[in-house]
Amino acid sequence: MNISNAIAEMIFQMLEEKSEVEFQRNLLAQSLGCVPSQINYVLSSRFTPESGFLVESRRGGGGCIKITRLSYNKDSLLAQIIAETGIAIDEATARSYLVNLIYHGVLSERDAALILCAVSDVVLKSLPPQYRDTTRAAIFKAMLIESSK
Amino acid sequence: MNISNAIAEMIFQMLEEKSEVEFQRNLLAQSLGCVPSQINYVLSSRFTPESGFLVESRRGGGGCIKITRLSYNKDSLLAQIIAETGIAIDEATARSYLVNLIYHGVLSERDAALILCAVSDVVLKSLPPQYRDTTRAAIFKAMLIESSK
DNA sequence: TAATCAAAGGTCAAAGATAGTCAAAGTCAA
DNA sequence: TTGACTTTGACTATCTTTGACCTTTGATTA
Repeated sequence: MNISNAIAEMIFQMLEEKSEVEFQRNLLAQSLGCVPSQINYVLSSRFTPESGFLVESRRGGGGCIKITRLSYNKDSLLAQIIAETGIAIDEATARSYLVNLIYHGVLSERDAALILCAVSDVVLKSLPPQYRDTTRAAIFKAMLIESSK
Repeated sequence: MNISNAIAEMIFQMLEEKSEVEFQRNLLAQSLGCVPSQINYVLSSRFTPESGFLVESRRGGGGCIKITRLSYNKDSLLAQIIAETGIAIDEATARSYLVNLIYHGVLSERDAALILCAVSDVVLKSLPPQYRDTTRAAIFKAMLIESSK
């Protein structure tokens, strides 16, 4: 396993207990044996708004990073995601939304897996690039609507 | 015996014990004395959806290839339909396959509804005609495989 | 108070680590 | 001889790791 996954794992674990955690970037980096900026890489690649996290920070003496697991109203979350998807979406973003929907109990893992499967790059790679993200968005939205019926 | 068969053999053996194996492409290639891309050749020629396997991968540091042996039987209805779908399928045909699968208890109505939604003309109509049926086939097969997991 | 300093965290681009693609060349059996 | 299958490697795509340099903040000092 790579270090980034380990970092993410550790943060997820901290978030299991409380929906809000705070830590110092340098200390966490040191305890995990990586450079501090790798923490930022992990945050920006895995703790995005799309997956339901809010990341805040303070610099300077006593600075820290605070991560909050956002809670949503089930009904509005779906509507919000459909609205935000717009006419195009990439796989990574769709995947983040799905994880978020599972976490909030809006989608079962099975439904999410089926949806992910239909919007995955692997499946859409035969399309010319200019059609991929728009087709993905169309499928994604249609399936989300269907799944909420 | 040629190298490709040896590679396939090795992977089959790993899959005897568990229905899911993960390995690094470069390491496997090295241990078998072939170039890495030959692993891809073997995967695409022998571990296809039609023969009941699902292949996933991650690039970058800590990257790997994961192969899942699917639980459906080689001469099951699902396998037949996946094989018959080929590289293109129209909506009407996909729909009738789905009805058939529901009838035989292979798919739940819900799964079928989700699949139909992803392969419907309404969703794919924004694509130039020449891409519709091929994209539909790719999505259709992938979702059928996923639904049988 | 204003200037300075140290202690955080942030940004970004280069290098590293994997895997994927594709086309050319090789092999072999019908 | 031809066509299907195999082997190879150059090039590409994606994700991760690292480090140099930048910005912000609070405390201290002139």
